[in-house]
Amino acid sequence: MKRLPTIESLKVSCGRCSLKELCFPHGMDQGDMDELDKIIERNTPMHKGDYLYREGDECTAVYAIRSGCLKTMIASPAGDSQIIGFHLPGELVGFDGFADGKHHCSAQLLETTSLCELELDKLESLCDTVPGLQKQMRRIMGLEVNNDHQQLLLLGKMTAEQKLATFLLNISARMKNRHWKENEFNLTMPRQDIANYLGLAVETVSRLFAQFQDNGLISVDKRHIKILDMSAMRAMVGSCDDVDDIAAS
Amino acid sequence: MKRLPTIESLKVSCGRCSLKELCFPHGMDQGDMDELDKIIERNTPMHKGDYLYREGDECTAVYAIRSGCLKTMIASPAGDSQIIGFHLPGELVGFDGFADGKHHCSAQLLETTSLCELELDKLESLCDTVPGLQKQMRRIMGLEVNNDHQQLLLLGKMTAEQKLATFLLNISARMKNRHWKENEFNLTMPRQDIANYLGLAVETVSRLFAQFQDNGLISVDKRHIKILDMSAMRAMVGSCDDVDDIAAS
DNA sequence: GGGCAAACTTGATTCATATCATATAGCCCT
DNA sequence: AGGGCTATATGATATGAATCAAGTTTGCCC
Repeated sequence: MKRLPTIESLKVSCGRCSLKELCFPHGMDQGDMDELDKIIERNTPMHKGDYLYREGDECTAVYAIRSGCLKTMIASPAGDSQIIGFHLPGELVGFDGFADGKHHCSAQLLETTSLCELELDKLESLCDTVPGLQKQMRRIMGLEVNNDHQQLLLLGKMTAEQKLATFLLNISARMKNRHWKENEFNLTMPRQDIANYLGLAVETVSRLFAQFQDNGLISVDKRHIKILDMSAMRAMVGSCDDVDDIAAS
Repeated sequence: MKRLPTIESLKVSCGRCSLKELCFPHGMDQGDMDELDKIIERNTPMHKGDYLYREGDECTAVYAIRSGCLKTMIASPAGDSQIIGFHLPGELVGFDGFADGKHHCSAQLLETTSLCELELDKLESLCDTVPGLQKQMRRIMGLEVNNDHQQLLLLGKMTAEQKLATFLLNISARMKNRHWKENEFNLTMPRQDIANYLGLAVETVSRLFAQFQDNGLISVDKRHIKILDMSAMRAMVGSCDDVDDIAAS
């Protein structure tokens, strides 16, 4: 159901935003936040299926997610596409356009989503005047790089089981960061998207959900997931539990 | 034995370095280059097998490769590791430490390699004074992000054949950028590393090299590769631009 | 509220690639 | 030159996950 944003929600400043710790976690004081606040455009929500940008589009801004969820993906020469990531509130997207000013992936909304838009030219000049911001940007891009590396490991080395377990633990950790329940959440994406993201077939993902449930690891009701045995899940991925950061922490 | 660098090779400035177009391609004038030059430490070459840094090490610098080759990799909880990338002269490595000041992958040399070291604190203060540099950094990190995304596509969606073809075309393109022959080059890494990087078994890689040779796509002599049919190789990957099949050859 | 497409599940079968098992070729040491 | 590596190749077999093929459920639209 498409709820229109309240005037309240559009008015809230960065300094008051509950997501500020996620967007720009450290080293920004109130003054810095106020500066940042001035250049941010709070757009009205967009809808499920809409594209925030497409591969090849000129990159004019980066976007902070205030609510909702989106996926980023790239097209293969063969015609199909690979999902690169799912992005939750408090995360920034759009860095894929920094190399040459064109987006190299497409970003599509998985549900009604509201965004803060940071225009690149304004952001750049602000980086020149606010000392901490520049470092923040590097930090956030560094996080993205690290996340992508973890995903390379997943795709390159893990079994189907481990992939799904890792995926669920990852979502769980990000929920926890957002002060939501870490062992009960709704997946916003269809099975097909999960499969694509993990380099699996839909049928395999479907079977694995059933299997995990049979083994008492989770309970599944459509897209609503409860994690029942967190440590068994971690054990599945590998002994050392370094299911760390992942989210923009 | 350890060959000491010639005084000549250590003296060359960024402005004169043949790799400057690769390290910092656009938007840096001579003055900017001179500034950059001042903070760079040109280290004596390191040797095959040495680690430039390891996962968990404090990140104190980024490194530009002047000659040689290295690989970056991350360890999986299960104990094995995934190679993230191979890095050639003119490329910068070390961004994996930007998120939290610790390296999240290890960098190991594939052959004797010489490096320029850019200490982070110096680089950061230079970013504050040289306007173009900051944008350069974002550009280079954006490139890394895009490369990683391509690799996700490779691991997630491609067949073994397509993976190896993509790999060879990628190396070829990078050779071309460096003004080396694009259809004849030496691979610096063992088959095992190629396999790991592509998410395959060594035996599969070995078989594919044989197969590609049998089909007249390439000729292989140990690690020396000649690409004989570039367009057939491109067609294999599935590029829509195999229009030049007839023209080339 | 009824029709229909999309999302999801489940089972049977196939296939690409891993694994296992040798074999051969270089290459560094002494 | 000979021993003992490591890297590479190649054949035989096994298997995890894809594909193929129905079903079933869900939810949307008129």
